[in-house]
Amino acid sequence: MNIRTLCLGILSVTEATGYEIKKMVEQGMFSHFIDASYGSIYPALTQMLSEELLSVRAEGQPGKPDKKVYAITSRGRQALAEALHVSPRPDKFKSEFLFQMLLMDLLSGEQLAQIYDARLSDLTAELARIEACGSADATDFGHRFVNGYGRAVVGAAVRYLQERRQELLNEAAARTADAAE
Amino acid sequence: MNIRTLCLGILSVTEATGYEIKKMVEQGMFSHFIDASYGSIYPALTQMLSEELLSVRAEGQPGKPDKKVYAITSRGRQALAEALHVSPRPDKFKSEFLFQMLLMDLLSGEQLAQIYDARLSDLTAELARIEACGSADATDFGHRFVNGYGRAVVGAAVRYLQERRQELLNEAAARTADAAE
DNA sequence: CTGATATATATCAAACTGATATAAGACGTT
DNA sequence: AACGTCTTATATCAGTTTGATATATATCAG
Repeated sequence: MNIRTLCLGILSVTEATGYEIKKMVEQGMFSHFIDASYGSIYPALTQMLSEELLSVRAEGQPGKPDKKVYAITSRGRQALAEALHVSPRPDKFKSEFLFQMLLMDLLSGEQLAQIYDARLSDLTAELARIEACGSADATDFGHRFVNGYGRAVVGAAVRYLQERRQELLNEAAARTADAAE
Repeated sequence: MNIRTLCLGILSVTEATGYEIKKMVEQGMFSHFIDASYGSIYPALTQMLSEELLSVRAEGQPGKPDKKVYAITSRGRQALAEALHVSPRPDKFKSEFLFQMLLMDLLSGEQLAQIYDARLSDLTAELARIEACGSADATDFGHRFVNGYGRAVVGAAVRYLQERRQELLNEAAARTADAAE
């Protein structure tokens, strides 16, 4: 699945500008499992417009430059359906945090604690965001399902980090003491 | 964190060829939270060799082409320590599966079931691999920590998918029935 | 003895990121 | 009222990374 399909998918739910799509994938609903930059969104929209998978409505705002609101066309819906036929690629999880944890021997105790707590606070914030956007509108089944998945997985990560915090910091302290001997 | 740091980190644990590094990030220990392709690994190794962060030992195998076994140098260890000073970037999770679940209205019941079960079986297999590699050597604390994280998170995902399977397929069937009316 | 799979290095077009440029309104603050 | 910063909005681009492919040898199953 590429950025094109991603944009089609979002625009199948609601019309939006490139800027709004970017906001959705970095703050909204989609932010927890989708990524896309301006550098990929804008070219994709322009391209799909020329292929008539999308239409634009230039919303003129006095003084400001025009806002280009994109909407999916029937040909776009067809293309989306086709793209959704193919099996999704396996999920991808990238964690520099876990990599550093694996190499924790190379970190000082303070560094370790700082990194750990930063990650824990990030995850807690993410869980809160997921829970907030879940209670807001629980109408759509797909929405509820994805929201529940997020709660389950991120919740498990938060709990794990909370439970292990003391043990980890003790271990790091013990290691420092060993090194001092 | 870039591919260079990743290679340094792996080589700080054990010397390896580019091919072996690739295997580790796609099958071994690191596979669950790291990604790297040949197209990034080989150039990184060559580059770091020229900067003397690494050394090579050409292991001549009669008949076969030489095997280039890379090892980290003391300058490499320094560079790694510096790279590990900076805070890790936030974890990234990409899921085409969840995206499709969000748009499940556009999928047929069979497609949905097929995608769902494929994902569930992938996740189950991943959990099994994590559990297998955890019991093997539980010496290093960092290793145990990361392994436990994997169990917690992937385990939560597997349980969620298993619990919701029937409900989801019922919902899809109900939706199809509605459409038929 | 044929096809599939594994070891091993390498390259490259295409895709994508992350940063930056541009421009205008809003909003706070000193 | 001037200043900085933030938000909205579009756009570009160097640099990184992916995913696929080429090359060559060895091994193993049927």
